[in-house]
Amino acid sequence: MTNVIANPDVTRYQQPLCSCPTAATDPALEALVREIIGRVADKWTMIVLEVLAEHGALRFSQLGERIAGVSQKMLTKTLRQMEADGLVLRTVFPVIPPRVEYVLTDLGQSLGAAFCGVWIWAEQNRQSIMTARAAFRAREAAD
Amino acid sequence: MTNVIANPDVTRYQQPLCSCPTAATDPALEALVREIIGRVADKWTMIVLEVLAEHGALRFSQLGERIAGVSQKMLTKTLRQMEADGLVLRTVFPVIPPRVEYVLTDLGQSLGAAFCGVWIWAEQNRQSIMTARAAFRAREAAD
DNA sequence: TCCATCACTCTCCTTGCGGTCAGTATGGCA
DNA sequence: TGCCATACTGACCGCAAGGAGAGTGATGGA
Repeated sequence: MTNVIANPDVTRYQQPLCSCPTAATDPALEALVREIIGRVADKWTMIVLEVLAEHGALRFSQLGERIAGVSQKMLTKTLRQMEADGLVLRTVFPVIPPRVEYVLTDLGQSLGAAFCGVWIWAEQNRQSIMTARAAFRAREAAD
Repeated sequence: MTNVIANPDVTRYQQPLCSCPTAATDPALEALVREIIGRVADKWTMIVLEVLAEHGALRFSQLGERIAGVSQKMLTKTLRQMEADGLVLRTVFPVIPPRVEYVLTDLGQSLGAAFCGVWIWAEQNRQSIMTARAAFRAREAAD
């Protein structure tokens, strides 16, 4: 790690990022939050969350139909991950051909609701971001 | 795309994910939200957001000191990205050796605040997730 | 007998992320 | 005459994410 800037003995986490008082005080929680955000933010988890919130219980293939572009591999992986985190409930009906249903748990629903704030932010600041991007492109084009 | 499940002519986005009324109605907005969440959720952006929210204006090397494990390359890249999106303001002082300062813009600050809800969710549901993970591991260990 | 169904699972294989390290420009200082 | 500091940039390289496509297993229906 020669190029990595050495991390001195800093006293961090003094002021929280936002108004949530305890969020930034505990490094372990911070790691969890980052992990969860990273997980939820991935390409498919959020879409699954959305589709399930919208439709209620869905089978594997129904989810696949409603999520454009997922490969079966990624859909399986995403759902397993969400199941492991307690975000979805997976119900296997022992019939042939197999039938598996997925529903959001309360935890999954509440996560969707929590991301609401970010949706609203994005919606409200959409124009600002577009403008900033255009300005940045203009600046770098002008070297 | 043989393995990808075909996306039929579904009428989607009828019910929003949460209480935000217009969030899920516009595919373009949805893409933007996903992009932004994905961007913020990446390994470094959120930490930069946090550190800058905490310390105010910081120089490149000061940021590097306060963010354990960043390579210069990734710090540069992250900051450029955030600058392009209008989240940070980059000020170059034409002195030698060079001096560059980074501050959060209002947009950057508000994004941090928006993610507050997710932090709170994570904090509140930390135990549920831990429990769910343990239960899942137990289930799959029992095959 | 053969095929379709469903929900995976497995094996490639490519792409891109991110880390390491080396280089660059410029002027003050020893 | 070197050397150092600062904020990068660029080449190289390894690894892991993720897509393509095929295989699987049990059974009901033609």
